[in-house]
Amino acid sequence: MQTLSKNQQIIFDLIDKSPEPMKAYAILFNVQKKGIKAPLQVYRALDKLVEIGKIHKIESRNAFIACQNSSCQVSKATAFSICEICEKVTEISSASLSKYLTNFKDKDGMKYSKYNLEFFGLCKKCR
Amino acid sequence: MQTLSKNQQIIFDLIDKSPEPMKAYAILFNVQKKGIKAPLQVYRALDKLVEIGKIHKIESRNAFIACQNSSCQVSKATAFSICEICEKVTEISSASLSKYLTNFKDKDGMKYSKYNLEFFGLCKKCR
DNA sequence: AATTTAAATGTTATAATATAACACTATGTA
DNA sequence: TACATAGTGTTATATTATAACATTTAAATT
Ligand SMILES: [Zn+2]
Ligand SMILES: [Zn+2]
Ligand SMILES: [Zn+2]
Ligand SMILES: [Zn+2]
Repeated sequence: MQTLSKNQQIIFDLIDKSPEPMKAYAILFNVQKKGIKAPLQVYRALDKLVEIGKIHKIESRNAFIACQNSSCQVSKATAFSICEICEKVTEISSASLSKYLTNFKDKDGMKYSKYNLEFFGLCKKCR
Repeated sequence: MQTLSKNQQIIFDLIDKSPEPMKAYAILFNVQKKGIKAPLQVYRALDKLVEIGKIHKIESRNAFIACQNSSCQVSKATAFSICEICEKVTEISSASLSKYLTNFKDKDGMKYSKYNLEFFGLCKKCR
């Protein structure tokens, strides 16, 4: 449990209470009243928060979401479900999935140190 | 087997013969001598090529790679290995992996219509 | 406590990635 | 031919992300 710096805490709190993934410039807009004025201040905090696993980047959306999986200390194995209509994103926490992927070896016997998986479909509400 | 338009064919050929994923503006630079002058011309061709599964986007790299998997007509189930040192990208073609992921259901019983998986590690050469 | 080191901050400028809007052209099909 | 659909060309602009540099804060080491 790492203690966050001022900017990191402000930005984490915002993302954490957002019901949906947030984009960097939406974050910037929201924290300007707290004195964070420049994109770089946002991106630096985001980089650190991703590094320590407090948030994850949804690559297909260029957006950031708080880790919903308390056991996910380091972001080396991430999986998300994304609704293609309402854009709701949920972090998937499935022991069997993570076991399967963590142990996955390709034809060369290459073992990977990290993965990111994004599933797309329609959420309950949108079906 | 869809026939490609002029711009689509030019851009596909370039990506297909590239040993590594290509970024949109690198593509633009390379096809300017063939009369494709604007980013939008590139992005439109890329969109179509992705849609029909001739190429895939490597989301974590904002780069495009030709489909290396002849059976992958429609890009609904993609998996890649990415070397974090040399940035070599390989499309993974594993029947068991695709079976596992295609049948994966989350806790809500939600079934997905599409997924993208990116593995990170070190390739043979870089270890 | 003083020194040193690493991490974080503030700021300006700019690079890289991607789309909007509109006019026009080619192609297929009824 | 008339109509619909897909593709093109062009200019402008939006969005996402990093470079470079000066300064400050926090943490570790002596
Ligand atoms: Zn997580
Ligand atoms: Zn939905
Ligand atoms: Zn493929
Ligand atoms: Zn490598």
